[in-house]
Amino acid sequence: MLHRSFSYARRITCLTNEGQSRHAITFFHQLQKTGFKITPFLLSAVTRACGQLPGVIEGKQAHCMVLKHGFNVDVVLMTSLIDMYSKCTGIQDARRVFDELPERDIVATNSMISALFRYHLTMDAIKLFNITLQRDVGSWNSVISGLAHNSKSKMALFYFERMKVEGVSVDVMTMLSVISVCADIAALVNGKQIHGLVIKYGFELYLPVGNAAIDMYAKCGCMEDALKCFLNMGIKNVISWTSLIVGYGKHGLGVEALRTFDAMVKEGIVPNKITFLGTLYACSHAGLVQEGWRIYNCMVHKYSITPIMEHYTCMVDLLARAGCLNEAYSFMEKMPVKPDARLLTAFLSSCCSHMNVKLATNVGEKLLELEPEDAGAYMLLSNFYALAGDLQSVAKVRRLMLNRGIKKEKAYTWIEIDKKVHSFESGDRSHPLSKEIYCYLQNLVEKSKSIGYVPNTSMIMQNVDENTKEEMLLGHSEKLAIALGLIRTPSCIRIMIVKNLRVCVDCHQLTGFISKIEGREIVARDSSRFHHFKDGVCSCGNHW
DNA sequence: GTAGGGTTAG
Repeated sequence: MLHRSFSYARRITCLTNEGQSRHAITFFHQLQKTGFKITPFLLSAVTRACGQLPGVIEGKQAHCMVLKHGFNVDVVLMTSLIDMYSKCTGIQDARRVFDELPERDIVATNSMISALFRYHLTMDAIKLFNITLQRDVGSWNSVISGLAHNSKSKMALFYFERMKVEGVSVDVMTMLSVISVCADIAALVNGKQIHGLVIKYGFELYLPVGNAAIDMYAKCGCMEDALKCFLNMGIKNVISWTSLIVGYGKHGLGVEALRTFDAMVKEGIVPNKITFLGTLYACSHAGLVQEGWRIYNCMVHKYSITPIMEHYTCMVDLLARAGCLNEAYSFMEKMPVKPDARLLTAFLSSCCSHMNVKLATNVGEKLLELEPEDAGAYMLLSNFYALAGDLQSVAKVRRLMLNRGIKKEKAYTWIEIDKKVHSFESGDRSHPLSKEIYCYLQNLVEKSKSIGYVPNTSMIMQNVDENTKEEMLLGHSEKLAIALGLIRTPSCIRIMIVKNLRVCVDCHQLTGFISKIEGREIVARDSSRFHHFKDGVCSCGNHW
C-alpha cells in the first residue's frame, strides 16, 4: 500500500515536471474518489502542481486536507505550501505558514527567502538570510537569483564573491544565475571569469548553462564568442538557437540571424514564439522587409503559432522603419487585437522620422488615449508637434504627462575603461577630465562640421539661441562618454546608452562621424540593441 | 525516496 502511494506521488511529480500540472491535479482527484489513503507524500506533490499552474482553489483545498489529516507538522509538506502560496495567492499566506512552522529547516527558510524576493521584499529576504545560521548552496542561490530578479545585479555579484570567500562550493544553479546577472549588466570581465569557472567544473555540459553563456556573450557585445560557445555545445535545443538569433538581431546582423534561423529549421528544431520574435526583430532592425514577411507567414501558416502583441509590434516596426507607413497602418488595422502603447510608439517613431504628419497625428491621438507609462512616448509626440509647429498640441501632451504623473527619467550613460566604470548625465561636469572632454568634443564637432555634419538642433525644445542649442546637444551623456573613451584610447570601448532614443539618434549621427574621423570601430549599445560603427556607417545601415 | 534556487523575449 505504501509502495503504491509512493509511485502515485511520483507520477504526480513527473506530470508536474513535464508541465502537466492540470493532469497531475486531475489524477489526484481521481485517486481521492477511489478512497485511496492520503499521505504527506501525495499532498506535497499535488501542492507543487498547484503552485506551478497556478491553482489557487486547488492549493487551498490541499491546505485544508493537510490540516484535516494533522500533517501540519511535516516540514517538507509545509515548505511546499509556502512555495505554493507565494506563487498563487500572496506573501501574507506564505508568511503565515512559515511563521506557524513548529520547526524551520534550511529548505523551508530558503523557500521563504525566495517568496520574499518574488514580492520584491528585498531587504526582508536579505535579513532572513543573514539571521539564518544554517545555510547551504540553495540559500546562496536563492539570494543571488532573488537579487538578480530585483535588478540588484551588482549586489548579486557581491553575494557570489562572498559565497566564494566563505568557501561554499557552487553548483550549476549558482553559475546559471550568475551568468545571467553578467548578461543583464553586460559585465564582460566578470562574465568571462565565470565562464572560465563553468568550464573548469564541467558545468557547460548542462544545457541551460551553455545557453546562458551564449546569451551573456551576445549581450556583452561579443558575437564571435557567443558563436564559439554555440558551436562547442554537444547538444543544442531551441533556446540555444534562439539565443544566437536574438544576439544577431540586437547587433543589427539580420542576414546572420536569418541564416541561423534557416539552419535551425534544417536541423529539425521546431522554432517557438520567441524564436520568431527574435528573427522578426532582426529583420526589422536590418530593414529586411521581404524576409520579415516570409518569417511571419512561416510562423502563422507552417507552425500555426498565433501571433502575440510583440510579433505585431515587430511587423509594424519592420514595415514602418522601411518607410512603408501605409502598409504598416493597414496591417495594424487588420490585427484581431487592439494595438497597445508600445506598438503605437514604435509606429509613431517611424511616422515622425518619415515626417508623415497625417499618420503621426492619427497614431498620436490613439496613443494618448491609451495612457502609456513610458515618458519616451510623450516626448516623441511633443517633439513631433513642435516640429510640425503645432504648439497647442505640444502643451496638451505636456499637460497630459503632468496629469498622469509621468516623469521623464534622466538619461545616463556609462562606459567601462580598464575595469573602471565612468557614468555621465546630460551636461555633467563632475568628471575630473570634464574640461578636456568638452574641449575634445568641441574639436570633433568642428571637424565633423567640415565634413558635412549638421547638428540637429530642432530636437532641443528650450527657447534658446542656435549656439546654445548646439552646446546642449554636445553636453549629452553619450557624447561625453564617447569622448572620454576616445581621449583615453582604451583597447575596447563599450558604451551603454540608457533610454531616450531621441537623443540616441542624434548621438549616433555624431558617433558615426567620430568613428570616421578617428578611423576606429565603435560599439554602442542603447537600451535594446547594439550599433556597430565602422568608417562612419552603422551596421543597421538605413536608419541613421 | 517529497521541498527551495533555473537558460531565450519583454
